[in-house]
Amino acid sequence: MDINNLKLLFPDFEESLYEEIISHSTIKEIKAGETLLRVGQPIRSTILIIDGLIKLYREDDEGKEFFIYHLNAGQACSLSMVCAIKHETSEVLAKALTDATLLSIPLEFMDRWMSKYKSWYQFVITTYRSRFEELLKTIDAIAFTGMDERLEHYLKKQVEKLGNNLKITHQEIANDLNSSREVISRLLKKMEAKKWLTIHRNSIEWMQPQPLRGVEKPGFLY
Amino acid sequence: MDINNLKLLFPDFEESLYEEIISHSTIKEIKAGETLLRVGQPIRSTILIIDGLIKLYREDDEGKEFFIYHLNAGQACSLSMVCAIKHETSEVLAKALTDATLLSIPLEFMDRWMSKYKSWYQFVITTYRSRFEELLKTIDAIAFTGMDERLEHYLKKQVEKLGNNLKITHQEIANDLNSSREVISRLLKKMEAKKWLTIHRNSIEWMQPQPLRGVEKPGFLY
DNA sequence: AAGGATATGTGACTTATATCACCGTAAATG
DNA sequence: CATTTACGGTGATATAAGTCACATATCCTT
Repeated sequence: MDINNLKLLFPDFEESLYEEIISHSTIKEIKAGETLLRVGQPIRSTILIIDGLIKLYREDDEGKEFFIYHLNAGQACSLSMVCAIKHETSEVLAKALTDATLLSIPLEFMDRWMSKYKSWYQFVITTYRSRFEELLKTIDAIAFTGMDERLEHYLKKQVEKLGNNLKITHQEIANDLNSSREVISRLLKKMEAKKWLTIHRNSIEWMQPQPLRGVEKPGFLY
Repeated sequence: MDINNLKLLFPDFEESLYEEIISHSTIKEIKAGETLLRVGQPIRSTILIIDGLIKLYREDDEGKEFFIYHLNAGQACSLSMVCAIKHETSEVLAKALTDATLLSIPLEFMDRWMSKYKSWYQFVITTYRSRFEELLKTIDAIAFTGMDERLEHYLKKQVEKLGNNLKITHQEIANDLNSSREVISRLLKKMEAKKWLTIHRNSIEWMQPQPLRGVEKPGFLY
């Protein structure tokens, strides 16, 4: 792991913290589609994302997956950063959407770095808060709005992270939103009629030129 | 504010932290029903709950309120504990369900105590994590289950905090769940038929003797 | 180019939830 | 005590979403 790359992704750390990260972390390469964390799996280390895009899901008893948010380069898994009781288990399911590079840091450094590096503690706090707010927005979407708005919200989040050309099937969207393919297909048709997007096989092209509102900008610290 | 009372409610702090809390905080008395924090209101201080029960809501554009969780004595508002950028505004609406006593601590102490007191930092982290998990459970309920299960989940949470005799109207429940009174009334009838509860005017008596599952025990640290 | 697999389109139907209209009853108020 | 107000019950209907069955379209493989 190159320290300059690290600095680009996490610009606000102290010099010595970069060095500690380099010397105590191990690099993990993950292939697109792989699962990197299962619900119930014990968390042994904190994960920083160096490259790629991770999708986080909540899972129900029957294994249905509900998309909650993305993690991209420069971000960290908030749940993995704070395990008060060691060997706590994961509440979420994490899958790599693209090939990804991760830094894995053993949990024992968390407590130490928290008190030693102000920048680390701020990073943890900011990460937590930022994820917390994403969860609140997700709750808004499902509590207050119908499938149409939820789909819109969902697509905007994908476009924000992946660009205007989404390589995704209707079935996958339906799974992420815990809906059914037919419903999604019909809603997409309506959006196509409104010229918001174009439907292709295996992909959707977002065309709405307006600035995207209500969706977090991809940031480094957050 | 009495230091022994504080120790009972927050048993894990360092001795000198109790003293700091006592000397830097102000006591607020809130009447049942009052709103103590509005969405968009700037957060100036961190709040510790000494007595009473607070309900937190998410609000939509039209002012509809969706219940997310309770805070009871010995807990703290996680969002108010971490405002990276000063003068951040509230994401939630908080109302006192009962008369309540709060400790209000100016935000500037947060950063200081975080590095100075290990117990404070652990408290903050644990609080955050605990609320985070409650949000995840809330998401489960609305994403994966129907109104019937959500109502059950809701009632169990209330019983957990308030005891078996809930002083609440069907309309209030409907508001909290973003549903409608008729729907709630009908579902309650069904639960009454199953002997889970008894419906009275202005109150519901929970009768299910089984241990409550899937609901957090009222804890001090959490 | 043919055949199979996968993705999408569409109508008919079911179900859960929301909404409307209206009523009876209990509690609160003057 | 009489009137008003809030709460809860109930049927009819509306609507959004999920389900089923099957058609069509596109891509991939050989």
